[in-house]
Amino acid sequence: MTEPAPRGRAAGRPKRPPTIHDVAAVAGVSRGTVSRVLQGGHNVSPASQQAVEAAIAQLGYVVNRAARSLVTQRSGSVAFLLTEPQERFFEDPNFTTLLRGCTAALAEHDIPLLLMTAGDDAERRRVTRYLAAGHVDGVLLVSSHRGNPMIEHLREADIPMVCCGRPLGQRGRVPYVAADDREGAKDLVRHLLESGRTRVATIAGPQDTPGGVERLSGYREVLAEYGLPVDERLVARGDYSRSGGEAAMRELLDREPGLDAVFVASDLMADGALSALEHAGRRVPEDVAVGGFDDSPVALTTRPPLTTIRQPWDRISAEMVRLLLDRIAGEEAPTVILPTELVVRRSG
Amino acid sequence: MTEPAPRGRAAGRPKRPPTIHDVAAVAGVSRGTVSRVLQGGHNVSPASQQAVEAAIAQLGYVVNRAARSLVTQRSGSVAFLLTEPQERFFEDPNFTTLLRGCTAALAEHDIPLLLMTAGDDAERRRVTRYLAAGHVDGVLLVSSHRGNPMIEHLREADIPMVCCGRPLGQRGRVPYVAADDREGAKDLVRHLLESGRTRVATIAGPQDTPGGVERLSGYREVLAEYGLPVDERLVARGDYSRSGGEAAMRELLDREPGLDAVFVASDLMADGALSALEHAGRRVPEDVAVGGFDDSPVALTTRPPLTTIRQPWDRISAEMVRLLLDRIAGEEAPTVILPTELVVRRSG
DNA sequence: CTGAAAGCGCTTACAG
DNA sequence: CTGAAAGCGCTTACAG
Repeated sequence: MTEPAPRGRAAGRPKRPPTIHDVAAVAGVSRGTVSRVLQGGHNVSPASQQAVEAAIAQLGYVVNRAARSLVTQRSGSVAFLLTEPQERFFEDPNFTTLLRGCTAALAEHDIPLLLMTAGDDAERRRVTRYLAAGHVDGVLLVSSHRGNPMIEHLREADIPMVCCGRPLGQRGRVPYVAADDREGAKDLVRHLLESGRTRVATIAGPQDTPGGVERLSGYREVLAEYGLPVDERLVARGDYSRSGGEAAMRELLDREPGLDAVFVASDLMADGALSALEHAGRRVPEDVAVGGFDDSPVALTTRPPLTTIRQPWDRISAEMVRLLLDRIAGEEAPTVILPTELVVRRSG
Repeated sequence: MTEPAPRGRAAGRPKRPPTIHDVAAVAGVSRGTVSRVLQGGHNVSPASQQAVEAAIAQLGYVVNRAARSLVTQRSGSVAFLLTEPQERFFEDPNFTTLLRGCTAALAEHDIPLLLMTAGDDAERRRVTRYLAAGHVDGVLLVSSHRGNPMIEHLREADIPMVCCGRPLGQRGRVPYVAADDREGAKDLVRHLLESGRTRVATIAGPQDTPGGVERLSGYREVLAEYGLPVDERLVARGDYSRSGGEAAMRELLDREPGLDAVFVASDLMADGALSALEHAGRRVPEDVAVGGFDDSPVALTTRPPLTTIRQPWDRISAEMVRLLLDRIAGEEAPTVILPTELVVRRSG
């Protein structure tokens, strides 16, 4: 810096930031050369490269993205699209983690994240129109319910996308990143059986979500693995909410008072199940062992703390971003299934 | 629609969306006239207006924002800037509500929200550079700690901003929207006193946050109002976390075993306080009445459920967006303090 | 009320 | 390796 740059627009009229033209003048080259340096410095002599870099630093030049977008036909931004109804997002801390992870991973590439929601038909139309107009280069889609219509809309508009969790009820293939729900469930149920439990029940999640489906199927696989019959009276369903878990637990105790363990498909539901067990006078883990899923913050504050399955949210967000950028670059993106981790605490 | 538009880029080469040029051709007017219609239809004959609107509908035209930005020198987008460390955001469901509310309020104006985080110095530099380059028209700033450096950076760059919560330790005036923390605290403490409690303690929040400061000062005001001396042994401090609340409650019981009520500056801390009270063998509310603040989801799941103060998060986000858009339009924005609401449950 | 034209700040063949 | 020039899709005085 040769002189301190004047700050702000205190003088009254807005001060325009320096352009590629100013940089070219200071560096003593053409604007084309400046642009080439910006693009990575191919076909630029070391001397020009240095001069341009010095001028950029001196002027505090930052590229004008609107101008760049206009010619490249790329927006340089990505949307994080939420298609869940408000309450679900609200209750689930995982989404927050995911959102932050994606923001951070994109920031490393200097790509801003646009947060968009599409909870009802009107929103879906508006968002589809916006996205189809090319205002973003790709979409990170959070949806966990069967037959999400946004997926089809995005596909029709030919917008690169990556989903979080396996999309259910879609015709074509959609790249996605997910935790290994089935193996996670298997690990937990195995843990319950290995610790001596013999009547292991389960509270499954909604069967129009991949977690609901996969975790239940993991439960069944392990029982088969151990040569145990699957008793449908030991299978209840909840809606991932605390109260849903409580109701399901009551139902299970009603149907099968002799159960000595329960695998619950989410920590929140497990928290509800603990309430039901307490009201029924069962001690945890002495009388009934309880296992959850998610390793969400609530797992630490229940009494006793929950044995559960940790989902690798940090890696999920990083992989989603990686896949999406690959898709945007025109590559085929694979499906990525990330391993989970059993976390043993006092509940089972 | 006269004929079905071909969907997607299945043909191999990307299909460019229609431009203002196409609309002008179909409508039989000049591009200038199309643009005028887009700007609100001033100085346009009804006939031209209709022709253009029909052409827009027929072609499915959507404005190219990059091109518009380039000439207007406006980005048409707004940043939601988070300066809290990860854990805090993670623990606080209010932020999620706020984020959704802002997204929705901006969507009504067709303004996308960019989510940005600035947790450390490196991030702050990057974000400041990005924002100073004019990539957004304004900033919604979430910060609740004294002396947040981003505020000064944004002011230097002369970027319109509105804060959530009163910024502490800033030199100049910054427009902000906040809940009426002090009045909320007063309502709750009054409720405790009116129900017959005589030794009312408090667990305050961090004193480098506006909520920490205001809620404590509300507590003190009410005691004075009732002619009660403020006994500093009845004042403890926590860090808004559950464990912090638990520790503070233990401390209070230690110092003043005869207390019969406690106003806790957040529901999360109140949850911790309930644990400490239970361990100490005190019944709630029989022996000790407990009041929280926030009316967060946890307030419903504690035992007993928490009497607390509801913050108007929906209105906070709507007001923040309104103020910011006013600021962007060049108007002076006021400070807005929104009323809270006492929610009486079983804890006190 | 309307059209022709300049210009916003970049990127990218093209010619050298 | 480099510069001159076209062009991305819009908005906005300007002249009529």
